[in-house]
Amino acid sequence: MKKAATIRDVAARAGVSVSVVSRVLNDTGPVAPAKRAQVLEAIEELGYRPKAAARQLSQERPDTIGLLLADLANPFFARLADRVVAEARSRELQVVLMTTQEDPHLEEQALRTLLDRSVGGVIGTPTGHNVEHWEKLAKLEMPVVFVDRAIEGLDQVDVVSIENVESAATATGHLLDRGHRRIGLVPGPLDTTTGIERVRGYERALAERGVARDDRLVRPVPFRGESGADVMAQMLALDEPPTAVVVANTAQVRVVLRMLAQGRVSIPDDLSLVVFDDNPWTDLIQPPLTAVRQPIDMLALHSVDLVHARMRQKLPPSPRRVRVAAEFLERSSTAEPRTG
Amino acid sequence: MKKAATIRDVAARAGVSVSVVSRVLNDTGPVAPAKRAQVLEAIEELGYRPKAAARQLSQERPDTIGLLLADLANPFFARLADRVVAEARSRELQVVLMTTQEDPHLEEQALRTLLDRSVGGVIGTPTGHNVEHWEKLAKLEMPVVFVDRAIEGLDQVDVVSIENVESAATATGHLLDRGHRRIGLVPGPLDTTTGIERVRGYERALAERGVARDDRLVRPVPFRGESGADVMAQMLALDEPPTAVVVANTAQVRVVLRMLAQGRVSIPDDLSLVVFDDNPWTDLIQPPLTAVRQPIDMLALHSVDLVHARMRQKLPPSPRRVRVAAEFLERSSTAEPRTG
DNA sequence: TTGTAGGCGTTATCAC
DNA sequence: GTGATAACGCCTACAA
Repeated sequence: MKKAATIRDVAARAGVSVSVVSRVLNDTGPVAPAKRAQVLEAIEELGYRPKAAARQLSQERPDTIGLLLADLANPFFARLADRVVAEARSRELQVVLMTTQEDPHLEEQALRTLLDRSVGGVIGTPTGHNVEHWEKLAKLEMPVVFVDRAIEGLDQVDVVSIENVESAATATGHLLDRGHRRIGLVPGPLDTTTGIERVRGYERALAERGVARDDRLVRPVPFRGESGADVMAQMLALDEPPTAVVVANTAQVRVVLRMLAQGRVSIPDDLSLVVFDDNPWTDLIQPPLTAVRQPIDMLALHSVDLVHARMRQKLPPSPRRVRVAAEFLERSSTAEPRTG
Repeated sequence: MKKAATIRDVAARAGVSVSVVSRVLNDTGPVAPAKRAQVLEAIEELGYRPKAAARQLSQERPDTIGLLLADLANPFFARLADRVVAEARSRELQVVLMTTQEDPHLEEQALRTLLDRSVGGVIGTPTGHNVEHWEKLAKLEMPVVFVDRAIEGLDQVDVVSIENVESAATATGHLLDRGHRRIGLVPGPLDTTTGIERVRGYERALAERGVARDDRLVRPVPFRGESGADVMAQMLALDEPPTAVVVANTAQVRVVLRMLAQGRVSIPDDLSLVVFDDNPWTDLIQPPLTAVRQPIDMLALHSVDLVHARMRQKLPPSPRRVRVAAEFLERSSTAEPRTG
């Protein structure tokens, strides 16, 4: 009951050669029905399972993808992982999971590991650093798909994300249409396309309505830490504080909410709020939050589709950019600004 | 720029034999300082990375663990995954992630895959079914660690969990001490030790205070679906409805809250509430919830420690049961029962 | 201290 | 249809 059976054991048991066994296993050539039956039986009796490592060694690409996410404590990435795993399974792909914790150093470590070709492709949310390492991966002909965010200027990889510009414009426009003129924006860091594009959408909405942009109201903050609270406090302390804020950094939503609660800022009376990403609890709190919902299953579906296709070289080499629409959910955290 | 360098390329480049390269790589034998330097240089220049599959094939155990969780959409498991990945990295272990979605069939599929020995050990939250498959894994000498929950009667595997009996007793006792006498309990399914033990703790607390148990107030529900809402409704519709409820099924907390909100049940005025697991949003809602906080990092730490030690056969064969204490957090969802 | 050679478990290529 | 046999890339006796 110690060492597992090998293909040779099966062959011996079934009275055939290893090639026959291999053929019934992979359906890769003709086998006499009778022998096939014997082989199948032997496999069953021995509880034989082909060893993944051996298969990889002789074959082409591993049937495994690397999933390099920022941080599973963020429900957005957690749900993304959940869907990626599900999509991968339906394609008989394994998923090895790694996290960067938004730390470039950890990301580098992970990328280095990925270089050992234990995976046939990678889906990741880059920190925005380590550009050379990502490039090296791509150069090695390792399929790479960025999901949710990308690195500006790194063009040889596929990207799957929501329509960030559109979504931010919609969110901002919603507030403008309700009469807000001073609108704060708290995006993620600008190392990453997500932050950049959401700022762009915000600016577009302002421009379309002829509202001037005030630099003090656009405050990018890192994903990690609590600085979302600080910048909120700073904005609210301005001579002319914003009457509405778009929190376009999913990792900072909780921090911001907590700060507002502590500061006894009433929503939407004192401040209207739109947040990016619709968490499972977004409708449990008071008031339920107006949110941009990212279609996580679509993001997962396209990401896995892309790596999978590339792993089987089913795609022309030119990089793909898939953008899916996000949904704007109006709930109760936005209202007209208080007059006076 | 196509095919990656092999150990032989490095050897050639450095003017040494493969064994020397292997030795500097794994620090498994003596190497002349001069040659070592040449090898290192060659590795650098060629961007050489040993291929994981080949290494596994010749060596014994893969440096990879399987993590088979219920469902990453549940923040508890998501955070658990996050910590497991972190602990694994610090031990240079890879993590392949799979989910059961609480579906025995998916679990079986995953277990079957695990049988291909692509992993050296498994950490999992079993659905409660597929006992034979889990046993088969263990028989194959694959280290298996159940985390959070276990299967009663399956004794050859390690288990890491919180003190479920204690925690449930504390939660129930807290309510009893505040004067509640009719206390509802909504545990998970009884296929799993988590459900069983929490019921036991609940009963113990009642017994200690000489309060009779009412079967109608103990309503196990599956992790999936929305039945938590139904049983809540049923309990509240009793002639003598409970004045307090312990939701000991992390997956049903949200469902229950939503139902109570819709039913305009005021907490804690109409009903006191204690929930299992302290989610990141537990203190954002109104009122902040009294909760049993599971020390997720400890669960992760011990789980990874155990598989890792077993993979290196550092442990006597007898199964380990690690239980860590959970923390009871009193917040504002519990009060004395309304008199009259 | 170093190099040679055999083995790990599959798949794939060919003769038969 | 079938069965040897050579890869695949690395590790590790064992010999030098």
